[in-house]
Amino acid sequence: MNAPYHHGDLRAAALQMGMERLESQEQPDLGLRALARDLGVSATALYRHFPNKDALLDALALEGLNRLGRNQAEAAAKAGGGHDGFAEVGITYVTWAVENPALLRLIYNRVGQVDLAADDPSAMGEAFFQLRAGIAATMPDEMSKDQRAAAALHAWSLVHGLAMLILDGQVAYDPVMVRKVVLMTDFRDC
Amino acid sequence: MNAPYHHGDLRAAALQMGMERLESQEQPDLGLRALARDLGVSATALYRHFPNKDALLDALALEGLNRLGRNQAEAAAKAGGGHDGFAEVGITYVTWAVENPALLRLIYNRVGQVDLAADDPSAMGEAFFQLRAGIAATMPDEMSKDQRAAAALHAWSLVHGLAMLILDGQVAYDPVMVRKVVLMTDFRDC
DNA sequence: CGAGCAATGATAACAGTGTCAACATAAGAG
DNA sequence: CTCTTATGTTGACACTGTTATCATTGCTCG
Repeated sequence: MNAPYHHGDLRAAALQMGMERLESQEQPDLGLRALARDLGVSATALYRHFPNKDALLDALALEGLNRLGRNQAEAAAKAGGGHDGFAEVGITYVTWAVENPALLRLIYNRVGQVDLAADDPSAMGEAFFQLRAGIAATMPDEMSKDQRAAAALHAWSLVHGLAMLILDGQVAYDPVMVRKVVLMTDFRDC
Repeated sequence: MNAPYHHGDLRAAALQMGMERLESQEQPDLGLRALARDLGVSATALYRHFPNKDALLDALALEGLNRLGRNQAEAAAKAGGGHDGFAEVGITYVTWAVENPALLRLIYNRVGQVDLAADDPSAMGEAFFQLRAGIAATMPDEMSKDQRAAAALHAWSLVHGLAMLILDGQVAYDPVMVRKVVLMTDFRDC
């Protein structure tokens, strides 16, 4: 009884276990066999729920992207628009990245491999669209559409780059420094 | 005679071949065995020149970092300081990243793994220091030391983040857009 | 010049991986 | 109750990085 032939819901268990792994790791190195071992299941059993390893990673990346998106949307709602609003949202992004390094890496690694046109755009594409929207929401209203797009890209690049530099060990994580760096962007005169 | 037992200079050949691979690839996936095969040499021969695969990758990353550093120093010298100077240096960074995606990824992947204190700081540490200096050189002179550091980090984050977003397929590479985004940073009022 | 040693190479093997084919078992539908 | 389908296992294949052992070359020194 302690090891029934059928697991019940292996797919969900695999995703959860994989998520726990990613949360307690620095690098997004997930081994299919190792994961199966931890689940007390044979390696090939996972192939009944995912066509291959990449699909499993994609599913995890999607879940991570949803979490990140919710985190950003929440921060954007709490902090209003404007200069300070953007700072809060940006700091939230960096903080989340520091707290979920493997997951953030996995997200960007995976989404680059996916052919967004071929794959269903409602998956990663939509989630990323929401992330972008969350960032764009803090942009000044008086901007033109093009300016808003450029400003949003600027903002995204800034916080993403800072996060990556921290994750890659290039700069030590220091909340005060993060705030200072993020606040240096002023969109008023663009 | 066409395959002497001793290669002559395998270490250099391996690095050159690896470099060519990285230049014609998108992802920095280098296989030790595959590389040896292309060199017409047995896999374990490489272990006479590198203690392990990571050391080989570190050597390649170091070479890439030197190239990037030279590229940045050159751009910094050509373009003077100030606002426009920074824009040129930043655009150079992004352009180089787009032209050497695997190499840039390798650089940041590897440098994060290295214990900078234990390893000789004259290797990667120094090269990265020069890169940072190249960026900092375009910062306004009238800033305080702390402000300059923050501004340099801001600049580095911005261009690195933009480069990564492009490499990860999140935003299409468009030189005009890059210039616009980079120019949005104005350090005058900090 | 020749002997010996160090540098550099090759082979065989081990543990690990992702993946496939074939087989086994459980669950659910008729 | 039977039969189909979903799910899990075993065994195998082709990879990978790495090590231990053996082979060959080149250099140094007597």
